[in-house]
Amino acid sequence: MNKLILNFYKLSKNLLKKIYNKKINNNNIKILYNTKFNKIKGDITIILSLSSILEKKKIYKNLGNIILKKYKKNILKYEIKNNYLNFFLKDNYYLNIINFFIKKKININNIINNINNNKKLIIIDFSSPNSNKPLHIGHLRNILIGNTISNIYKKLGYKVIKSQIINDRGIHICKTIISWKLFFNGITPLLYNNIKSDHFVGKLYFKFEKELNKEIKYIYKKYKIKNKKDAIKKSKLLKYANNELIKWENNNKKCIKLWKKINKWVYKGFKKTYKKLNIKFNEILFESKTYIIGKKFIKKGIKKNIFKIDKDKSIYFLFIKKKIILLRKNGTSLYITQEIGTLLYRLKKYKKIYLLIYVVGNEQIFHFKILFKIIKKFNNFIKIKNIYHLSYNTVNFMGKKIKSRYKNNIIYIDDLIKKMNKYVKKKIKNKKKIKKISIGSIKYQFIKINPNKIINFDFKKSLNLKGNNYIYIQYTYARIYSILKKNKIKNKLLKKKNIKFKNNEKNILINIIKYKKILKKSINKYDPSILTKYIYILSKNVNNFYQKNKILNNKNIYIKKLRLNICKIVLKILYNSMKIIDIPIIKKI
RNA sequence: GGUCACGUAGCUCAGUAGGAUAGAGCAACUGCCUUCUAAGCAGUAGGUCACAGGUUCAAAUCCUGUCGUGAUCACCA
Repeated sequence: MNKLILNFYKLSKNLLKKIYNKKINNNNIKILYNTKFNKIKGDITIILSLSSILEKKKIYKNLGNIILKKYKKNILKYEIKNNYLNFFLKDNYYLNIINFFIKKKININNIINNINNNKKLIIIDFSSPNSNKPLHIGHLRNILIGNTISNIYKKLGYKVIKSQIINDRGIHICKTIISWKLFFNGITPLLYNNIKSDHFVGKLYFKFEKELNKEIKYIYKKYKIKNKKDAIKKSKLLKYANNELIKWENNNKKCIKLWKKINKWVYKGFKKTYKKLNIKFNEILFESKTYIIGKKFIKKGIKKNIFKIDKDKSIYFLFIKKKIILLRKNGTSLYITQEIGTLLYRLKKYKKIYLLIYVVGNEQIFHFKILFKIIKKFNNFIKIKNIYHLSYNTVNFMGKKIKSRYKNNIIYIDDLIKKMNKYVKKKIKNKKKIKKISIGSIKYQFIKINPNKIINFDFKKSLNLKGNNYIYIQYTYARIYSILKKNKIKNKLLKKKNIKFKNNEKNILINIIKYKKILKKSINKYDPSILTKYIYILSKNVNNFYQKNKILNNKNIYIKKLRLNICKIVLKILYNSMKIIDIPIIKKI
């Protein structure tokens, strides 16, 4: 359908070539659809970037004539206003848009039709939780961005692996183990008020942090130390945890057994939360397995003199004159060790990866810079061209940053869902749909914001369901669905008749042909909010159209058919988009 | 201090990969259900696009500088 626009480009290019006798970029030509149909702008505008205005007017006239001659069927006239060449389309053009969709059986997959991509493998690494506490709203943003981007790639025909790596090893887990031993020995989630098992583990972890803080305050007093780093060195609790880590890496049986027990509790909880969100992964990796690959690799790096051994026997990588520690002096590994290991594991498993995306918060930009730098150093060995860190900004709570690692002021996803359910229950009559509406609303609210922006999470505001929100999209869907249910139509081409399209119909049709472009833009910019903004605008167009026009009750059978077809196309696009964002689709609301 | 984001209406955010008179939602006010779902539609009011330069036919958008907010700068993951 964008053929017309493409041909406009070609014709403009050819003309400019003739005149200037040199190569012309697409940048010099801009072609726009106008969605506000005012009498000056027309339907399609061509803008040429040429310095001389006098010259431009001549060229516009020339180009206008050429295009008008060639597309008499579609174009009524052209006008030159200021710097713009405006074309006024015949209604026939809009009818063609509908017929184009009917020809493709109003099947969105036929319209997107991207066979070229089907051998390109995209791996999207998202969520990546630590196994020491439940998933919180920071994870939620991560998960929703990752999942939506994955689904768009899928829709565009790529092979997609949704991958999750669970950070199930490291000092944080050992802190949890110690906490259980010291403060909760013998207690299970069941014995602890039958609390959701991952929440129980979260309690263990934060108990450790609380006790550690107490101890450090005590150390300040006792040894008259002011520096936190020095105080930490004297902490007995941390010593315990560190010893536990060494035990763990040495495969100590007792330690591993307890570790497995606690992890099991966490995974059981994760599973339930993912189920509520309807998130499924194609692959789950565990840091406890991949870190060994990383460790081995680091030894290779020492041989190649890319990594170096420090005086205290820790191993580091020099990055902007800074020593980046890869292995501690006691030989235990770090986050980056695991990251390298996981990458190597994936390369071995999949062989040809077209693009690897890490969805990880923006606080880790530095970390990924290092990782990518290391990969570049090993370009003979690590063969991956496209690797990208999709970073997103923080989720603040009531104006404050959530420091999830240190303080117990996190909003867990489970609790958010509970609160939303309660709120929706008050507002909505149909009680069967509460869960769907509340999940849909939560998801939509997180996705609709550009990943680079901070989300200021506030229950009062977030629970508001008016405006650009899930319910609005859902309501639009249900409205059209009910019409089409009452009058089903076949995919039959519409005959040409002298019918004037209304602006609200034109608006929908112009937006409809942008759909593929929107999907592509969303992944090119790694921004799922582009898609939500699109379906919001489309929904607005549709509601306006619905309220101002008679569809089923129209006496003119031809117009009735035409409008029903518009409804059908919109319904399919909304359906597809909602599936991509993965918000529930309710036929009746 | 270095690096990276962000700064648009009272609030929350858009701004179509530089284009015409700056766009929505919330909150406020005014209309519209005898008519296909009013969880909707239409309208009023609200703006020095942080500030200052530069690039050009054209800048909220690109470049430079300043200010403000946040993140980060390693033996936490």
